[in-house]
Amino acid sequence: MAERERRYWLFKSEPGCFSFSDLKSRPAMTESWDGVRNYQARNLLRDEIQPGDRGFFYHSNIPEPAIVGVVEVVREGYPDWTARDPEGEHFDPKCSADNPIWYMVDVRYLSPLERPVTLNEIKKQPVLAGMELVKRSRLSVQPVRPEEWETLLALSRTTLPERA
DNA sequence: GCCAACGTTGGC
DNA sequence: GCCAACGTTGGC
Repeated sequence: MAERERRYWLFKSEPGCFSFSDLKSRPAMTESWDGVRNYQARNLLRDEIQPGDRGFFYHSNIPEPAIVGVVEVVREGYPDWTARDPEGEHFDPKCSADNPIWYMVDVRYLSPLERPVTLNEIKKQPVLAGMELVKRSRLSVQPVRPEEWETLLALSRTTLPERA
Protein backbone atom coordinates (compact mmCIF):
# COMPACT_ATOMS: atom_id res chain seq x y z
CA MET A 1 0.00 0.00 0.00
CA ALA A 2 1.36 3.39 -0.97
CA GLU A 3 2.20 5.71 1.87
CA ARG A 4 0.29 8.90 1.98
CA GLU A 5 0.34 11.94 4.20
CA ARG A 6 -1.80 11.64 7.26
CA ARG A 7 -5.02 13.55 6.79
CA TYR A 8 -7.23 15.29 9.28
CA TRP A 9 -10.97 15.18 9.75
CA LEU A 10 -13.69 16.41 12.00
CA PHE A 11 -16.33 14.03 13.31
CA LYS A 12 -19.50 15.48 14.72
CA SER A 13 -21.67 13.89 17.32
CA GLU A 14 -24.47 14.97 19.55
CA PRO A 15 -23.19 14.22 23.04
CA GLY A 16 -26.73 13.21 24.01
CA CYS A 17 -26.42 10.34 21.52
CA PHE A 18 -22.74 9.59 21.71
CA SER A 19 -20.15 11.73 23.47
CA PHE A 20 -16.38 11.81 23.59
CA SER A 21 -16.42 10.25 27.04
CA ASP A 22 -18.67 7.49 25.71
CA LEU A 23 -15.93 6.78 23.20
CA LYS A 24 -13.33 6.74 25.97
CA SER A 25 -15.28 4.17 27.93
CA ARG A 26 -15.57 1.76 24.98
CA PRO A 27 -13.97 -1.47 26.14
CA ALA A 28 -12.74 -2.34 22.65
CA MET A 29 -11.44 1.19 22.17
CA THR A 30 -13.12 1.39 18.80
CA GLU A 31 -16.39 2.81 17.68
CA SER A 32 -18.10 2.26 14.41
CA TRP A 33 -18.87 5.68 13.05
CA ASP A 34 -22.28 4.67 11.79
CA GLY A 35 -25.54 6.20 10.76
CA VAL A 36 -24.21 8.78 8.31
CA ARG A 37 -26.81 9.23 5.57
CA ASN A 38 -25.38 11.98 3.43
CA TYR A 39 -23.64 11.28 0.14
CA GLN A 40 -20.84 13.77 0.56
CA ALA A 41 -19.98 12.40 3.96
CA ARG A 42 -20.36 8.88 2.60
CA ASN A 43 -17.79 9.56 -0.10
CA LEU A 44 -15.30 10.70 2.53
CA LEU A 45 -15.95 7.65 4.68
CA ARG A 46 -15.73 5.24 1.77
CA ASP A 47 -12.92 6.75 -0.30
CA GLU A 48 -10.80 9.20 1.61
CA ILE A 49 -10.50 8.43 5.30
CA GLN A 50 -7.67 6.00 6.07
CA PRO A 51 -6.33 4.26 9.16
CA GLY A 52 -3.73 6.45 10.85
CA ASP A 53 -5.62 9.63 10.01
CA ARG A 54 -6.55 11.86 12.91
CA GLY A 55 -9.83 13.53 13.67
CA PHE A 56 -11.31 16.09 15.97
CA PHE A 57 -14.32 14.98 17.97
CA TYR A 58 -16.92 17.74 17.90
CA HIS A 59 -19.96 18.04 20.12
CA SER A 60 -22.90 19.51 18.22
CA ASN A 61 -26.42 20.55 19.07
CA ILE A 62 -25.66 21.77 22.58
CA PRO A 63 -25.55 25.29 24.07
CA GLU A 64 -21.78 25.58 23.48
CA PRO A 65 -20.83 23.42 20.51
CA ALA A 66 -17.11 22.67 20.65
CA ILE A 67 -14.22 20.49 19.60
CA VAL A 68 -13.40 18.41 22.65
CA GLY A 69 -10.86 15.77 21.68
CA VAL A 70 -8.73 13.88 19.23
CA VAL A 71 -9.38 10.46 17.74
CA GLU A 72 -7.46 8.12 15.47
CA VAL A 73 -8.98 6.31 12.53
CA VAL A 74 -8.33 2.59 13.01
CA ARG A 75 -10.37 1.05 10.22
CA GLU A 76 -11.08 2.29 6.73
CA GLY A 77 -14.58 2.62 5.33
CA TYR A 78 -16.73 -0.50 5.26
CA PRO A 79 -20.46 -1.03 4.66
CA ASP A 80 -22.65 0.40 7.40
CA TRP A 81 -24.70 -2.60 8.45
CA THR A 82 -27.13 -0.45 10.43
CA ALA A 83 -28.61 0.58 7.07
CA ARG A 84 -29.73 -3.01 6.52
CA ASP A 85 -31.29 -3.58 9.93
CA PRO A 86 -35.04 -3.08 9.47
CA GLU A 87 -35.48 -2.67 13.21
CA GLY A 88 -32.83 0.03 13.49
CA GLU A 89 -33.16 3.78 13.39
CA HIS A 90 -30.85 4.10 10.41
CA PHE A 91 -32.55 1.56 8.17
CA ASP A 92 -32.49 2.32 4.46
CA PRO A 93 -34.56 -0.07 2.32
CA LYS A 94 -32.57 0.85 -0.79
CA CYS A 95 -29.47 -0.95 0.55
CA SER A 96 -28.48 -4.51 -0.25
CA ALA A 97 -25.42 -6.70 0.18
CA ASP A 98 -24.43 -5.89 -3.39
CA ASN A 99 -25.10 -2.22 -2.96
CA PRO A 100 -24.39 -1.11 0.60
CA ILE A 101 -24.70 2.62 -0.26
CA TRP A 102 -23.67 3.75 3.21
CA TYR A 103 -20.30 3.33 4.87
CA MET A 104 -18.71 3.78 8.25
CA VAL A 105 -15.23 3.87 9.75
CA ASP A 106 -13.87 2.94 13.17
CA VAL A 107 -12.20 5.52 15.36
CA ARG A 108 -10.30 5.23 18.61
CA TYR A 109 -10.13 7.61 21.54
CA LEU A 110 -6.74 9.35 21.65
CA SER A 111 -6.81 12.37 23.94
CA PRO A 112 -8.99 15.22 25.09
CA LEU A 113 -8.00 18.76 24.14
CA GLU A 114 -6.47 20.64 27.03
CA ARG A 115 -9.61 22.68 26.88
CA PRO A 116 -12.57 22.55 24.49
CA VAL A 117 -12.42 25.00 21.60
CA THR A 118 -15.90 26.34 21.01
CA LEU A 119 -17.50 27.08 17.68
CA ASN A 120 -17.87 30.64 18.80
CA GLU A 121 -14.14 30.91 19.29
CA ILE A 122 -13.40 29.22 15.98
CA LYS A 123 -15.55 31.74 14.17
CA LYS A 124 -13.52 34.56 15.66
CA GLN A 125 -10.25 33.26 14.19
CA PRO A 126 -9.65 34.68 10.73
CA VAL A 127 -7.34 31.74 9.92
CA LEU A 128 -10.21 29.33 10.53
CA ALA A 129 -12.86 31.21 8.59
CA GLY A 130 -12.48 28.82 5.66
CA MET A 131 -13.28 25.74 7.70
CA GLU A 132 -16.13 23.56 6.57
CA LEU A 133 -17.45 23.80 10.08
CA VAL A 134 -17.92 27.53 9.68
CA LYS A 135 -19.10 27.51 6.09
CA ARG A 136 -21.26 24.41 5.89
CA SER A 137 -21.86 23.30 9.40
CA ARG A 138 -24.23 20.49 8.55
CA LEU A 139 -21.79 17.98 7.12
CA SER A 140 -21.25 15.35 9.79
CA VAL A 141 -17.77 14.36 8.64
CA GLN A 142 -15.54 17.05 7.22
CA PRO A 143 -11.95 17.49 6.06
CA VAL A 144 -9.66 19.68 8.16
CA ARG A 145 -6.62 21.28 6.53
CA PRO A 146 -3.26 20.62 8.25
CA GLU A 147 -2.80 24.29 9.07
CA GLU A 148 -6.28 24.40 10.58
CA TRP A 149 -5.46 21.31 12.60
CA GLU A 150 -2.32 22.93 14.02
CA THR A 151 -4.07 26.20 14.69
CA LEU A 152 -6.82 24.46 16.63
CA LEU A 153 -4.39 22.40 18.68
CA ALA A 154 -2.41 25.54 19.49
CA LEU A 155 -5.62 27.33 20.48
CA SER A 156 -6.56 24.53 22.83
CA ARG A 157 -3.26 24.97 24.64
CA THR A 158 -3.83 28.65 25.31
CA THR A 159 -5.89 29.89 28.20
CA LEU A 160 -9.07 31.72 27.41
CA PRO A 161 -8.71 35.50 27.43
CA GLU A 162 -10.54 37.19 30.31
CA ARG A 163 -14.05 38.15 29.47
CA ALA A 164 -14.81 41.83 29.90
C1' DG B 1 -38.59 25.90 20.14
C1' DC B 2 -37.53 28.60 16.07
C1' DC B 3 -35.74 28.99 11.78
C1' DA B 4 -32.14 29.19 8.06
C1' DA B 5 -29.54 26.28 5.22
C1' DC B 6 -29.42 22.66 2.60
C1' DG B 7 -30.32 17.88 0.92
C1' DT B 8 -33.75 14.73 -1.06
C1' DT B 9 -37.92 13.43 -3.35
C1' DG B 10 -41.15 13.17 -6.83
C1' DG B 11 -44.51 15.21 -10.16
C1' DC B 12 -44.43 17.01 -14.48
C1' DG C 1 -34.01 17.85 -15.85
C1' DC C 2 -36.53 21.46 -13.35
C1' DC C 3 -38.34 22.91 -9.26
C1' DA C 4 -41.65 22.96 -5.41
C1' DA C 5 -42.51 20.53 -1.32
C1' DC C 6 -40.78 18.47 2.34
C1' DG C 7 -37.45 16.65 5.87
C1' DT C 8 -33.28 17.16 8.64
C1' DT C 9 -29.58 19.42 10.90
C1' DG C 10 -27.86 22.28 14.17
C1' DG C 11 -26.90 27.05 15.86
C1' DC C 12 -29.07 30.18 18.54
